[in-house]
Amino acid sequence: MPDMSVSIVWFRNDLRLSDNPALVAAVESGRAVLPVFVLDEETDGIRPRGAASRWWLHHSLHALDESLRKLGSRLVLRRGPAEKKIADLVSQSEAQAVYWNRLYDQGSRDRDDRLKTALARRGVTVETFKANLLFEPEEISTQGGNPFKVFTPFWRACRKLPPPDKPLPAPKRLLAPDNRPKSDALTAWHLLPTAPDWAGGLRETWTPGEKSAKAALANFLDDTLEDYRRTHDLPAVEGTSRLSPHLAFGEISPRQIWRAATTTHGQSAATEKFLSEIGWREFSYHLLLHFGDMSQRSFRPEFNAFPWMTDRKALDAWRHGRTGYPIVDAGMRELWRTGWMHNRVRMVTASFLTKDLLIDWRHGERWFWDTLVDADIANNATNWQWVAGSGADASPYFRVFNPVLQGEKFDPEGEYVRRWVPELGPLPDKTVHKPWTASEPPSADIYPERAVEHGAARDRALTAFRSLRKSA
DNA sequence: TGAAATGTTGGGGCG
DNA sequence: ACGCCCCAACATTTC
Repeated sequence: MPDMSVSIVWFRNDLRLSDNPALVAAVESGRAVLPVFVLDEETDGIRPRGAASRWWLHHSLHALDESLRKLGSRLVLRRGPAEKKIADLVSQSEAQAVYWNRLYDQGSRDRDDRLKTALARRGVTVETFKANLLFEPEEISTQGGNPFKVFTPFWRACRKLPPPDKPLPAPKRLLAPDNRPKSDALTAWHLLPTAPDWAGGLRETWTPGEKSAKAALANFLDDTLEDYRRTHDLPAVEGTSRLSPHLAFGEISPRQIWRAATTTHGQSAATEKFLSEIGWREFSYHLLLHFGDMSQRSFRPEFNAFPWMTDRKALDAWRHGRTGYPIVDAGMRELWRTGWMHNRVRMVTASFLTKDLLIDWRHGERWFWDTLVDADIANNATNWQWVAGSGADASPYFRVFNPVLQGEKFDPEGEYVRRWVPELGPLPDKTVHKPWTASEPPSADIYPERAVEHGAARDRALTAFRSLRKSA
């Protein structure tokens, strides 16, 4: 029997020490604190992380462990079904309590409920906390008591609630248990790619971890937010916060972002615009919780009958940035290289896949899930369905992005497309978004011909989407 | 967080 | 001076 009683803090998508309610509760329990992370790739209904996310996870866990070490603690790593692994750790450490911050996907909720019940039966205290959302889905409903299906009224209702609480400070010190249960070695999880090591672009672009997340937020508020409304849509400019991977892993909380933005920039139009992007994230989780797995099933059932095309070659060209449309190819190559793509370009590439190529949005969703460092179960599905037109409050079916016009409008000098598609370099600005019209177009072995002609592809898409409306 | 087609307006060239 | 046409610019409708 250990001398000291123990509280377990189970870290999941909240890899931070500040504004972490579960961690604070463990500290305030007065017991020794055992921080745990479980790599759960086995529980049914829980989607395993993609390759880029695994890369990020490795580094984020490493950073979290380093921070814990400074507080006199260490992170315990276990791999396997979390229900079993947490229960084992409770036994091994004779813990009296387990604390965690809530997740919202159905698989995680089911698992957490089962675990909570099992632990309660053993007399172990379990407490769970709101940490990853500003407003939890059950806090928000329409007048009629139903979940919102449209963003604007949803966000208006959120804004009528009292503003989010002040973020919690990080603990100054953690009391370590007498006997720390043994931990897996992080490297033994093989989260990093080796053969081949394709993570070079990720390393050049990102520094995972809570400290880096805070620096990114501070930079954004100091240098970028002021001009957010002018530059957030320009992919050549660093006009967005680039906080998405930090937020996806919970290295920073939406509450910290909210608080920092409003205290430094007040209620300005720029703040409002930026916070509404956080609002879209909240809305995505609201939909996920109320309507189930949006990454597999179209929100609008009539889309089950949609005549998607099967075209391996076109899908492959899209994935690897060889569609012949510069803005699409630049985006897909930025994604492949850095694990991230500018939001404006995400919309353009997604529209191209679903409307120009008529390929099922699920293929796009899956590719983004695997390649994005910010892959988020709710955001990814909601936004894909928004573009495809199958979602709640979705873009109407006839809204088809023209990749040439989008390029000319948001990348007028072609800086972005030349950065990611260097073979377009010599083309003048006038034709860089439509190289096939240039006086000297690049030869097909330098830059591919267009996979489809947009005008015809648009007509084909409108016909296909109209057929859906008739049959519905 | 769209684009294209269609409609309207008004200035300027021209007989 | 005037009417006519053309067409760019802008507005509205449609997909």
